[in-house]
Amino acid sequence: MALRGKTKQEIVTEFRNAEILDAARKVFAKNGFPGASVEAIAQEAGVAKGTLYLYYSSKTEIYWAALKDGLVALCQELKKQVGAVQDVRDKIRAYLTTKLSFFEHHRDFFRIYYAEFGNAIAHPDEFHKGCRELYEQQLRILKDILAEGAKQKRIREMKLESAAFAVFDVTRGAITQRLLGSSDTDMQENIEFLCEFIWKGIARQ
Amino acid sequence: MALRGKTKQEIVTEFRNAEILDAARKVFAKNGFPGASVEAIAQEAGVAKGTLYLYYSSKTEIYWAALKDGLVALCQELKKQVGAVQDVRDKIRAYLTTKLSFFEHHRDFFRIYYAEFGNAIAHPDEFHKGCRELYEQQLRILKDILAEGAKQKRIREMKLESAAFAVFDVTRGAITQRLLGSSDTDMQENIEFLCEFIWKGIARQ
Amino acid sequence: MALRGKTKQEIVTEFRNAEILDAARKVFAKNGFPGASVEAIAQEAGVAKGTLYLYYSSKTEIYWAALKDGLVALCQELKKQVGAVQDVRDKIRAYLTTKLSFFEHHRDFFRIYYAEFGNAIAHPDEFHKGCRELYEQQLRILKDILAEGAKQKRIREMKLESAAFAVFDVTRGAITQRLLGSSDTDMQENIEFLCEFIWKGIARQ
Amino acid sequence: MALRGKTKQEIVTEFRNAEILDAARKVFAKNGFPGASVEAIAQEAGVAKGTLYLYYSSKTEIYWAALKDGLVALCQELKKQVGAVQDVRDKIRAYLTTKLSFFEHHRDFFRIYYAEFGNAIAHPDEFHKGCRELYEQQLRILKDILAEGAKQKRIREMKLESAAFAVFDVTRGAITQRLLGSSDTDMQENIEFLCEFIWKGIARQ
DNA sequence: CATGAATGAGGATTCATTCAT
DNA sequence: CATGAATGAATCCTCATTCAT
Repeated sequence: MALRGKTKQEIVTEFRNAEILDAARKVFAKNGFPGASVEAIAQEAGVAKGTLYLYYSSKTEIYWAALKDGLVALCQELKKQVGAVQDVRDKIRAYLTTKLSFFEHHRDFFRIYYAEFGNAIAHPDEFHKGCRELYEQQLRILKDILAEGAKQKRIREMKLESAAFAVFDVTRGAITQRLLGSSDTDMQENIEFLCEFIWKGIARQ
Repeated sequence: MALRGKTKQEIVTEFRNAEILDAARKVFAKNGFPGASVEAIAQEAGVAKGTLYLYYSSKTEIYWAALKDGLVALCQELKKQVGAVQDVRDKIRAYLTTKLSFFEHHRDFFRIYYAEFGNAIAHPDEFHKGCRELYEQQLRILKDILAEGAKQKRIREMKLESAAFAVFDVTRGAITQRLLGSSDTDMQENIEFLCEFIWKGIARQ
Repeated sequence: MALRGKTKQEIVTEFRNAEILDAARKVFAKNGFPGASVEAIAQEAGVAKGTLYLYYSSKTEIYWAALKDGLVALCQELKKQVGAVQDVRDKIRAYLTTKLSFFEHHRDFFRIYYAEFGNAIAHPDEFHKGCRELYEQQLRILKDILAEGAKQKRIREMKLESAAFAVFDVTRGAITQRLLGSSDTDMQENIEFLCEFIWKGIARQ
Repeated sequence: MALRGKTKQEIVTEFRNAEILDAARKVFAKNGFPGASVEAIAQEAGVAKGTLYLYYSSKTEIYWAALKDGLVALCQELKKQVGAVQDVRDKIRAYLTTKLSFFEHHRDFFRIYYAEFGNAIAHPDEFHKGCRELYEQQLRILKDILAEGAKQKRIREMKLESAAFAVFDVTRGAITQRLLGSSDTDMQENIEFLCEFIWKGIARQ
């Protein structure tokens, strides 16, 4: 029933699209944007090279689509999980848990997600519109949490923006270390430490 | 006098070498590794393409040399500045100040430094020996500071490693934001916030 | 009544066929054979790409069909107009007038017609059978006119074939210049000059 | 002595350049612009593909250079031969002789020379500057001859431009037929007929 | 040591053609 | 009959690397 309105064609198309983006993330993650050959993506996706160009008009476009697609999923999950709890500190924990576990399951995606920030430094303008917006959505989620904490007088006076950045950063760093294998710590323990660290860093008193 | 023992040849060679690495950093930073052409590096360095191959055997080798060279300078500066003060909290501040200001003056280098961590996730093995070591040196500096703080009972019980990572991360994140222009905050203010955040995060009580 | 014997199917087919050839001429004329995409022809003809292959088995075949179709129309018109007058000189004028005005109205066709002669030089063998024949029909029309003139002793002794070529050539050249815009002369005037030039060139005394 | 001022390098370069243009003409002639692969040109020229790009920045540029190079040679030869005789009629004969024999020896070049006029009809704007100018130089040579004839009262009143075009056209047509093998006439005889045809067509009385 | 002309492998993209629907 | 999604061969161009001068 749910598919009412979608032709068989559309379903196939949508499915193939997802396959392509998955393949793209895998290949881009392994070799970086320039090292990734369209041929490799096609093979990974199980379609012919030409087919990719029916869905996206260039390698670059595939890249952004793969990135954006992942970011959208991440943001949705973040909003959902953070919204599911009430307490400010719990929200922070939810944020951490969601991100660490999301990337634990989407390592490929993390690679390109991360690399893109590197590129963003060199070419801020190319930092694709949709991406910048999704990046800022993540910061907004954090700022909203912090603003609530400030309203409740549970966190001290500070530049909320700087604090949001700091939380964002330790989270990203923690994921990096996990994926790099530098940290073999159990994830729960890892999250607890980060929560404590962050909370002490921002709490009133 | 300092040159005693170096032939004129060696001096020229050394000088040219530095020029090449500078040029390499500039070009790699602007275009990334694959976007950087050997031709462009040669031009920037003011030598012919073939000449580069007298100093380095491949583009890749130039890249690692440029990266390592910068990392060495950073580590030296970090050790010097952190070693120049006694108090643990001052050491943390020195660490932050040194890094933020080092990269403020070597933006090109930051670009490749940062990007390399992105790649490191995908290819931990390629993470060049010398580089991994220098990366760990930075962490060691932090761990030593924290260990001293723990010994003085000024910071609470915690996994020092995780804490070191966290400090490392907020620092890197702060630099990123500064270079991305997201943070137009005055550097002093920025540093003070980070110090406070970190210290509260780790301090006893 | 004229349609007696043709099924509705056949009529539709024929009509579609004409549409395809028209579209083909337009597209081939604009971009040349290789620059013309089958997709573009299909779009111009208002059918799907696959449909073209129900009518013709390849892009090349469409090309020859479009060319031959135009040539047939030209030859018919030439025969009709040249046959409509009696005097040799009038026949030459009719030939000129018909050709100049035919291509004035079928510029697209002239482009491929012209280009084909260029290719014919390189690949005389490919110069498609039907096309060579139609090309020779045009020369035959001229030779017949000249033979008649010779019989009437109105034109001097000469190799009729060479003369026919010469008339053919100045005609083609004149059309080219008109379409290139090099000659903004009024067509009547243009025709009169050519008639005079040709006639003097071949007339007895 | 004539080479004084040219380094060995320059000589090699010049020679290679000529080889490339020769190869280009051969390949473009055989397959047309789009059918000609850069690979084929390189092979014909006996150099690597990449080398072509050291001399010309694109396939298109090679094409124009090959065309222009040939046109320059033709124009030079025309000026020389036409200038070598005094009588107006002799000049016309010299024009014909030079062109027919030039293209008899440079069939490859004729192919692309001819084809280009075909394209010029469709894309007058692309008709490369240098080419249009050289094309007009040829017409100018003819117009100058005719103007002189008019001054001497040896040719009748007429639009010199139209006459020049006509001469240009019959010449081109004659070459085409020769190369197509349609005319197996001896060249001298061919030239004599054309001379006669043209002269009668334009002469006074 | 220094040069830069030459090389040729490699990759993104296009498009004629097929075929399942 | 008609469609248009899928295919993959074909092609232009780039650029790391070599080597004769």
